Amino acid sequence: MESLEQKHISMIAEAQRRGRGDAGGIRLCFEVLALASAIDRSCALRLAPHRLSEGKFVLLCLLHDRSEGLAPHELSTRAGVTRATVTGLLDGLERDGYVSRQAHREDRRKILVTLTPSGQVLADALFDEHSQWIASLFNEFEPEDRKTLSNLLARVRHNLAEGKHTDTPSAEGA
Amino acid sequence: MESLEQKHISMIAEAQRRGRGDAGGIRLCFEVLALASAIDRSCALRLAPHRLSEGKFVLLCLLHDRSEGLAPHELSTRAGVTRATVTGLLDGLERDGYVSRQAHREDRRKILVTLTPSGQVLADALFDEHSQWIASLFNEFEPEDRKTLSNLLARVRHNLAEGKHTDTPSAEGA
DNA sequence: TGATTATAGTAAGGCACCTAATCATAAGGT
DNA sequence: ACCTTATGATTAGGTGCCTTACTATAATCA
Repeated sequence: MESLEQKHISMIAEAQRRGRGDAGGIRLCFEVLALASAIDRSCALRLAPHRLSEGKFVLLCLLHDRSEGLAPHELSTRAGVTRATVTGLLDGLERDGYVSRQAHREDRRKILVTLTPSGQVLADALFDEHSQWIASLFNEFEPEDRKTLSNLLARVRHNLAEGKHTDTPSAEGA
Repeated sequence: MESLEQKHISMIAEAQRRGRGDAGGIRLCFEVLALASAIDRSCALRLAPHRLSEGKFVLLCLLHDRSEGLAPHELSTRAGVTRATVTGLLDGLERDGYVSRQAHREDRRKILVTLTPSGQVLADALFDEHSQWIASLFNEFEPEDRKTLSNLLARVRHNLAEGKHTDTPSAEGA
C-alpha cells in the first residue's frame, strides 16, 4: 500500500519543480488525505459483497433495532446527507430487500422505513465486523499514541478553521 | 468546525448503544476521515470561484509549463484516474476556456492537450496559493510534530494493509 | 375560513468518479 | 499482405452525492 496517491505524487513533483518551500507540509497533508482514501476504499471493498456502499451501510445501522421505523428526513439528518440522497439510497436498499417503506400513521406526507428481517440480520453482523475492523486499524496503539494522534489532528483542524476565515481566496487572478 | 461528521457521531452512538468495546479506536478513525473530508471541502470551496474541482485543478497543474502538451492517457496516469474521467474533466476545462485539444502530430489516435493563456495564468496563481494554504495547515508544527504525525499515519496504514490480507470479510452473514 | 408558510419525499439534472464497450489507429506476428 | 493484439479517446450507463423544483400535506396566521 502506498503512502501517497498518484495525484499527490504528481503535485509534490510539481511543487518541487517550482521550488516551493514547504513540500514537507504539503506531503504531510497528502498523507492524511491518502490514508483517509485508503480507509474509504477498504471499507467499500468490505461492503461490496453485500451490495452496500458506506452510505447504505450507515442507513442500515441507523435503522437497526428500530422496529417502529424512521422517516427519511430523520435518516437524512442523522446520516448528514440530504433527503434527496436518502431517497436514492433507500431505493437501492429496498430493491435489494433490506428495507421496506410504509405510510406513516399520522402524517400523510411522511413514510416510515424499517429493516426487513434479512436487513436486520445483515446490520447485526456487519456492524460488529465493521467496528472490529476499524478498531483493528489502531491495534497496538497505546493510549499515549492515541492521545497524541488526536491532538495533532485537532491542531490541523484548528489551522484549517483559521484559514477559512482569514485567508479567503479571491478570484482576482482568474 | 466539528471534529466528527454527523454520520460518524451516529455510528459511535450506535456502537456505544451496542456496548462495543473500543469506541475510542473507532472515534480516532473517524477523526482522521472527518479531517480529510473537511480539507477536501475547504479545497473545493477555494477552487469553486474559478469553476474548478480538485480533479480539474490537478489537470491544470500537470499541464503547467508544458507548451508541447500532454495526451489524455498521460494525464490519466499522472492524475490517477481513468481516461474516461479525463475526457469529462477536459470537456469542462475546454468549455471554460482553460485548455485546448489538438490532433497529435505523429499518432492519429492521440490528441494533445495544452493550457490556453488564461489557463496558464490561472494555474500559475492557483498553484502557489493552494500550496501555501496546504502548508499553512501545519503552521507551528515543529519537525518533531511532523515526524510524529507521519509515523502514526504510517502505523495506521500498516494495520490497514494487514487487515486487507488476513481478515477478509465474508459474505456468509448476508 | 382562506391565505401563507413550512415540511416531507421524490423527480430532474449536474458533477465526478467508475466499468465496459466502441471505433479508429498502431504495432506485432505469421 | 493479412490477421491478431494492443492502445487511444470517447460513449454509454451506473453510483452517490449535490441543488432545485415539484406536489402533497400540515401548521400557522389574520
